[in-house]
Amino acid sequence: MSNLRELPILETAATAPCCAPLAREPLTVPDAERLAVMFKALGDPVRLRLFSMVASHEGGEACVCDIQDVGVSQPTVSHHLKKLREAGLVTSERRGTWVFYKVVPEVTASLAGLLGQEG
Amino acid sequence: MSNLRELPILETAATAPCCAPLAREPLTVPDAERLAVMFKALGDPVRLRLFSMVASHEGGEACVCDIQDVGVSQPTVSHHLKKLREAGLVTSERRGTWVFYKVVPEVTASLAGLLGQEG
DNA sequence: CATCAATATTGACAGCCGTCGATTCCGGGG
DNA sequence: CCCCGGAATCGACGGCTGTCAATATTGATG
Repeated sequence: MSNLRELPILETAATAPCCAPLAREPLTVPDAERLAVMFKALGDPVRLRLFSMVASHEGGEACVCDIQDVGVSQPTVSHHLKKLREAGLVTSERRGTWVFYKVVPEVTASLAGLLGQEG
Repeated sequence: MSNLRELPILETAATAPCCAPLAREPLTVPDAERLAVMFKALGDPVRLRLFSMVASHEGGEACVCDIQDVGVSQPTVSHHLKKLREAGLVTSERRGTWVFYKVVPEVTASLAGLLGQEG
């Protein structure tokens, strides 16, 4: 029932930042598949806004009720947050009536390093 | 006919790196829409591999013939490269029979800064 | 000009995806 | 125990998207 925990992507990607910068060597097929899931998760305007709202919120964490006003219905917001969670970009935690989402800094930093200014 | 030049996204995003780091403040709707196009472009495994192959190629530039072997048909490769171009992530240039793609470093660096290690 | 090699475009099609309304699940109070 | 509010799930639907085969375009070369 309560599958608040998700996929192995997080374990793999978070623990091992995954890959060398894109400018250094081509991605392997498996790496490309795992990373594409994350980029795809950020590839929707609403989801990107939700992610930025969580990331910029006090302590890098926000209650759903704080970020719900993005112009789509409540089920859609929930759907998008689930996608972000499945991609390993955020985690969720229930506290009483509310559910709080927070960013996974290692993963986003890893993505940044992938694109980042090379040497 | 020859619309090798594309959308204003590049002009806007490349010239002005766009936004503060995601962890600092929420994206505006227009910013989110423009950025989502780029993330979406990287959100396909084949496209991500193509991008990494271009980025890691000698001089950050590659002939289509050099990166064509990604397991999909030639038209599909062409289609994906067009998407990357439309997203402002790469530019293309014809030299004789061949077409060369190169990354737009300012844009990718801008994306990296967006996700980057915050203060 | 005819032909060939390298890319791009077109048209078609199946599957995915964002969206919603309705419903369900989960905790907290009366 | 019942009800209420916050959030997730379900089912449906239209539009987008990745893919291919076929064809067109473009430039080099004989």
